[in-house]
Amino acid sequence: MAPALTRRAAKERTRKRLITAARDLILSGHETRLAASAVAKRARVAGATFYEHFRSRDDLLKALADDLFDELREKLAKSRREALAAPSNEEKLRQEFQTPLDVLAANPDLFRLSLRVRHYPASPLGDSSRRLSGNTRGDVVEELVARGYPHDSPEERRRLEMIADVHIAATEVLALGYLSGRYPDLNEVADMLVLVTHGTRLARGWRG
Amino acid sequence: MAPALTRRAAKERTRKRLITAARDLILSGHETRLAASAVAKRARVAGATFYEHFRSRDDLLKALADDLFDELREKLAKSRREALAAPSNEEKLRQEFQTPLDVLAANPDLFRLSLRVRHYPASPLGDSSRRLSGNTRGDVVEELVARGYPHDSPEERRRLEMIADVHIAATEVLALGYLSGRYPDLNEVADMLVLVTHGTRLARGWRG
DNA sequence: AGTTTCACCGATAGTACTATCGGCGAATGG
DNA sequence: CCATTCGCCGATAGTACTATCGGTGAAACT
Repeated sequence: MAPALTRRAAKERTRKRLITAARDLILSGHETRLAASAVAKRARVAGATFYEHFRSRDDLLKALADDLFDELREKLAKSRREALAAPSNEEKLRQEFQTPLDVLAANPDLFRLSLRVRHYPASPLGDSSRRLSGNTRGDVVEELVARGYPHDSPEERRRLEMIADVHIAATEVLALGYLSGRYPDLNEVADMLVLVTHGTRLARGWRG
Repeated sequence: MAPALTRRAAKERTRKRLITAARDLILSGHETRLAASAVAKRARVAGATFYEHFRSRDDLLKALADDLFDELREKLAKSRREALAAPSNEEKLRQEFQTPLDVLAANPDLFRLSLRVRHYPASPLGDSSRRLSGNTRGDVVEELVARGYPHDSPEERRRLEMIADVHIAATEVLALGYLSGRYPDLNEVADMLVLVTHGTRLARGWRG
């Protein structure tokens, strides 16, 4: 008789169960350490089974971190592509803030996790979150270049990074304020972010 | 014969040794958990002695967190008072960014710690760091009010908080970029932050 | 059918840490 | 000078977790 599940499929299924369990635990925000035993328990497998799928706790964390932050980066990138579809330039600028804001607001657990682990030293989660930050900065710099900001000299490129950092930090802090209930209106938040660009774009005139 | 050290003084000295040891460990950035046993070891006292001075690990963390972040807040507040001494209004604005930047740059370990623990859930360090953030926001809002920003309606006060959040987040992210070597010139950073205010101050004209 | 493979499991050795207990000896106080 | 207090300590019970080992039964292979 044919088996209900091939070994390969069953193992894949268990692995997914473990990753999903880990994901749920870490996104809940209560777990700081994410113990292998807790993951196994939640996935309803024995502790030893965990080590059939991952060499160590850190091995799972690495897989999980890539999983989570690649997902967030993909969502943010998609939202930016959508923003480019806006008709006018002014509207495009606004959408370039509005759509990432929507993504962060729609994924509060993931967003909060990325903030929480960003400064973890020597942790797969920290590494992955910092990689996401670096990538995002690069993406925003590209937007600035597309909007006509000068990027020929190293000084100019450094300034673009500064501007991108400011825009991202402002977006994140206001998104967090929205999630915590302090700023109830995302449109107002987007308006504020557009104003920030009215300041930072004055740096286009700098010499040096 | 008179003792070399009274009991009271000796105990106080041991307590300070423990706090200093904890401080060194947590500021080094390598310790995530700050084990009571590690603190005792570094202070060169027995593990049991730790509990003569603190009821639990969290009790020490609480004392330590207040200690550390009160210190940082005091330094930031002092720097802002100095900034107010600048002659012209334009210079004053710049100094209100320059002096906090100097403080963060001069205390990289403390600054990095405050970022690292800011989003820790249910931890004395996290609580204290968030309290520092809230206080700083309030301080910056006061500066904005002093600079003539409207603050009569709840909407206006909410906008002041948004602006303060943006200014603080921008300051922090660029200070971090300075510390990581990405932005080598603190003056350039301060110039960028002044530009940010040229954007955010446009919100003074908002109605609602 | 008989043999091999392997996904899973229970049990457990090993590690790290928290917090407590009983006792020692020096400071304290009559 | 004697009794008491208390700051410190070594030892250790208790807890939580990591990772491994040998065994079991069903799938895979021949």
